[in-house]
Amino acid sequence: MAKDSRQIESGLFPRKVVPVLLPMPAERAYSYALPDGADAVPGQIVQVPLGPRLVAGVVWDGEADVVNPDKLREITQVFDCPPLNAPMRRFIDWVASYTLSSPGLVARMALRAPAAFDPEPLIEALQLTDQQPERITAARERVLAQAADGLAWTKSGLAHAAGVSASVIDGLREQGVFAPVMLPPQPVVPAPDPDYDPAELEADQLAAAQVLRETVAAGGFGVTLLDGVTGSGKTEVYFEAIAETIRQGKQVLILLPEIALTNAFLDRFHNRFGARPAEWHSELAPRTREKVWRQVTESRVSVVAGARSALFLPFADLGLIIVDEEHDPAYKQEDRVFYNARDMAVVRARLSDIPVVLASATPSIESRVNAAQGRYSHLVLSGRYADAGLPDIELVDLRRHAPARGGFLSPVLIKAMAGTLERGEQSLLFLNRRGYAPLTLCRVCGHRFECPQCSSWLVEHRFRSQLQCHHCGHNEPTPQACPSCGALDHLVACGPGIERIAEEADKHFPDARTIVLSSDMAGGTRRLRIELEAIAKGEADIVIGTQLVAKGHNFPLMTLVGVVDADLGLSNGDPRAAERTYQLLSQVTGRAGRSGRKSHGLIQTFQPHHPVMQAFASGDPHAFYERETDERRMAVLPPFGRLASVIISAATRPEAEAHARGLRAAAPSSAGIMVLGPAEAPLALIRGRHRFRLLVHGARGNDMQGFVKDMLAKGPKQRGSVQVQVDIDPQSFL
DNA sequence: AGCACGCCGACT
DNA sequence: GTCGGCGTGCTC
Repeated sequence: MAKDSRQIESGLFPRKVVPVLLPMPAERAYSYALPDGADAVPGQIVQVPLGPRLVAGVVWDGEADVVNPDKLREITQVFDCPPLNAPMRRFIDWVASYTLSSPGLVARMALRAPAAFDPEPLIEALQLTDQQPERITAARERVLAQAADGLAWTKSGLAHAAGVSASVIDGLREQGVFAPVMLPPQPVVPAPDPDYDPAELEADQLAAAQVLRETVAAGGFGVTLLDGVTGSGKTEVYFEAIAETIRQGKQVLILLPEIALTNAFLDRFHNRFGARPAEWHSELAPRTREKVWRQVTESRVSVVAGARSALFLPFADLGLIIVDEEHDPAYKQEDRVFYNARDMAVVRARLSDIPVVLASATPSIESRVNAAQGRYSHLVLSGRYADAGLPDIELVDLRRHAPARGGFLSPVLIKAMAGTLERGEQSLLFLNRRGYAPLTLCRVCGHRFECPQCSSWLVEHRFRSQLQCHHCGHNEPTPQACPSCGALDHLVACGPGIERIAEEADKHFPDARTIVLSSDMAGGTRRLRIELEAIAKGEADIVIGTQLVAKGHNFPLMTLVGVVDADLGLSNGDPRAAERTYQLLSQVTGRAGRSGRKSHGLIQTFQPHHPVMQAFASGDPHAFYERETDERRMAVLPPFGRLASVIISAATRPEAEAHARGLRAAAPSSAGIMVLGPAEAPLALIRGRHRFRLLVHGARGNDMQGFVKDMLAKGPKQRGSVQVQVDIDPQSFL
């Protein structure tokens, strides 16, 4: 290898210098010297001094920057750990450039297991020798019988199995009856068996599974959208793709929205493969986390089920990625590195040249567009599994079937609940709003309770006697008197929350057993799990819940779902409002009908002619999605000559919204102004190659700062925000 | 990201 | 008089 002439000229001992990516937001890798005799290939994980501390970094590709030799410091340790492979390194660079963050911060997500870079210590075990014990006792007899198989046992394992104390084993070991042997550490999970217990698939499942098996067998990159209504058996279908990948000896990553990563899913996997997948999510105990990370890099774990962060695990030999519930907003990360794990999963699959499956009962607009345009293959499962039928959907026009004064449940819904109760079946009332009432005002002076910190309404929580801000978490006790005019007992609650719906249901059905479920429920997730089990066993007649009940949980006895206010969320300015509403209605009504009994969904709405309501009631979302897609294109990409403005907000949403309002006022013709979070960038770019104006807003104090600095040099500056022309082509990797 | 340095408000 | 807030800058 050629010696660095500058270093020779400067009289320094010539050392090999390598670029090292550090877990911080620097634009480039730093240069470090390799100690004599050490070597490190790209991807190698090393320990280096950085300022006053030691950090772990990754040796990166390319030439190291030439730096002042006085500054150059030496790598302190080359970890005995498999290097990140080339596809992983390209993935890190790609994600950094696409998300406008730095490769170091992205690499940091891949290195989130501090103590995993050293090999797992071997475990000391004991094996029987030819040596006989000096004296035989009953306890020793049992130990010898237990260990007679000749296998190595851990001390505690053997003591436990033989029913003796550890000191018995120690004694035998002293006499040389046992010899210590070092064993590799236990795998975090046993190996899954692809042929353990294959499900019996129905015709269209079978066909879809066959296509997926062939896709896996053929290998190479490809995206498949697996699209099937709730209960159509998507999981069983993609399990077959997983089985095929395991047979090939490759690893599988299953991405799930955090909420779906439940024991129910893990058990289902266990039933099919005879072992659980390794889990990866934020709640993992540090020790387990390190074991999983390490064993993933060593290919000792073959299937990982995880939340979005699992996408950055350094798999040694990844063969398939599944993204379940691909439409779920939980895939978006909106701090530090902004990304949508669903999109980045497609990129990772592309760079690793492997298949990826996106599964959902209600696919996102952009995935539908990609499927319709032939970039993704499309597998549709149309029927519900076994004898489970989808509920009959009926729209309840609230203008014609008005609830009683002060109430929110229409007579139609109340009647349906009464019938359900009589048949001994369960009802679910869904309202996506916590607390008792979203707004409280004084009837005397009109004072409205606002949050002192963020000026949104304070939500009354009557059960806790509190007024809470659902944006910033501020809370205060509910006062007796109006703080503005001092009038006593004239505060009035406006609008419904689930607590108020529970009150109303109690009034109508005082003898029914009612359970209220929301994310802020006292008792936390443990209590929640207990309540969910109780519901499944039929220990409740009426369940009243927020978004939380829409996902994942199965209520086998549920035959009626009432959506209290289906319009909620349709008018909040979110470009995904209609799409989200459709998905939510679909998920929540899908809770009913699992038992095979006839079931119903009653959707209360003031806008029965809204396209979402029509599409949902007709059971044919196709036209609706077509229209949504077109509207979205129009909004984001107006005809040539009218430049679209997309504000990719790196600051708070209200700030970005305010800025957008200002822009609209200044230029009414630019109808295309909309505010999207950075993780939504692909949505803005559905059509592929487009040049548009990107307003990076409020970039102060966050990761876009460097980006903005760069762009400032090139683009014009405009009133407090930075306006730049950029090309982002999300399809260029496909 | 962490950590140091540095300059202005309320308190042991 | 100090302790401590977070703004700014630096790390091969």
